Amino acid sequence: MSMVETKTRILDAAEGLFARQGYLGTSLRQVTGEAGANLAAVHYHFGSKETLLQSVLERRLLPLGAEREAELNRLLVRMESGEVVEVETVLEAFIGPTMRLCESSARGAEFSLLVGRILADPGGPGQEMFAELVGPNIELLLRALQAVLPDLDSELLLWRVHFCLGAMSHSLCLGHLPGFQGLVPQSVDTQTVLGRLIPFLTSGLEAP
Amino acid sequence: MSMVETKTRILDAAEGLFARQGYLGTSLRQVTGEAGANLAAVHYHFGSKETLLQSVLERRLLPLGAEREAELNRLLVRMESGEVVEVETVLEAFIGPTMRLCESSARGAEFSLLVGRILADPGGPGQEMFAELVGPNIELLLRALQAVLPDLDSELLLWRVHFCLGAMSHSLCLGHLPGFQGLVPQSVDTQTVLGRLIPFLTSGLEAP
DNA sequence: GGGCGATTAAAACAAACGTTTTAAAGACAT
DNA sequence: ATGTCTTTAAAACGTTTGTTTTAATCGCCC
Repeated sequence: MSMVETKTRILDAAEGLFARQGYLGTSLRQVTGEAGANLAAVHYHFGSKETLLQSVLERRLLPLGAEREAELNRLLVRMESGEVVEVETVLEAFIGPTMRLCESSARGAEFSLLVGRILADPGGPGQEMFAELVGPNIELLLRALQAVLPDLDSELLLWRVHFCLGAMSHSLCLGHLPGFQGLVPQSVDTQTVLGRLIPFLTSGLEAP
Repeated sequence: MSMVETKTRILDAAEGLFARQGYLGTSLRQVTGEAGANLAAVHYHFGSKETLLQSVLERRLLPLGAEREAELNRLLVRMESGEVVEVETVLEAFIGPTMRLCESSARGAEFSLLVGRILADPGGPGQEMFAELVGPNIELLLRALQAVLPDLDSELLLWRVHFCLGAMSHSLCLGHLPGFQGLVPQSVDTQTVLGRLIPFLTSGLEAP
């Protein structure tokens, strides 16, 4: 029996393969091959391919979401007691946990690619799961930003938050875009991404 | 024989299905079913599924790319003769053709969803095709923006252009994100998108 | 009408897929 | 050692897939 449990090995393999190849582009035989597990083990531990995807997403997004929620709630509390909070502080609270995940391991960075895939796959198996897991975070972000930018129309704010999500999601995929040879920045470590993304988004959100 | 050629019917069907379900999520039998054509007709006219995707992309991106090139080149000429051009004018030259495509038909709008999918699918069959077709446009955009923002570090500009691409791509998918009930803006007509996206991106690009 | 190339139709092929079935092995407690 | 539950293994199942094969139909020209 390996040090790492079969279940975890399957999750790790699935996460990586779903991220690199997409959900439909990944067969369970590929997952089990990489995990050194048996096909029936997937069904024993997870029941179905789709439930495996759910588990892959929850494993990352539940703790990430909790972290974001905690950070954003702290900011809301501070604002309620009269403290002035900057847009970029709110953005960091939302984006920071994702960046730290990317930084913590290559696997974490790969997960962001899976998120990008899911965002671009309406009607696909991951999107409703994702919306359910991340929706509350987005709502909290909207509330926090609205508090910081009280004069900004709420519909426009919603639009701008989506622009932010798009920019963020795409930038986290940049390290994985070999098709864009020569049109991809050299350095794609997460600190660099954050250092460039936040000012861009801050200015965008504060635009007249 | 129908008014519309078999080949075109297949292209139309494939475009819509690839956009709505993804390349891998769409079988050729689905395509032929919607096109009212026979399976062998796909191979007769296109050779393979992957070549069909290539044709779907070229059908839209070649004219779109030519239009963008013409508009961006006109701007470059004007700048070379000393005229002052704004960031937002350059952005409109790049984004405008896409928006007009979306506006021209529901099918055009759906195509943008296919683009979003491709951007999020590194290593997938569409991305290299896309990069080849759109890469030159992006290079031209970079040149035009660099001319307008001469003090902006070129690496940072490249990053910001990618943020723009991400924001644009995601926003064009918004009409297709049923999973985000309640977190999607009500009105998603292209004029609205453009009216909100351009100021956001302009400010982001001009950020300190 | 016949000939020829273009185009479509339908069946077949080989492989791949997620799920199911059956049984064996492993782990733990008595 | 035995019993029981958990976990893994391997084969099988039924369906789907892109591609190929064979033949018929269509369209055009002489």
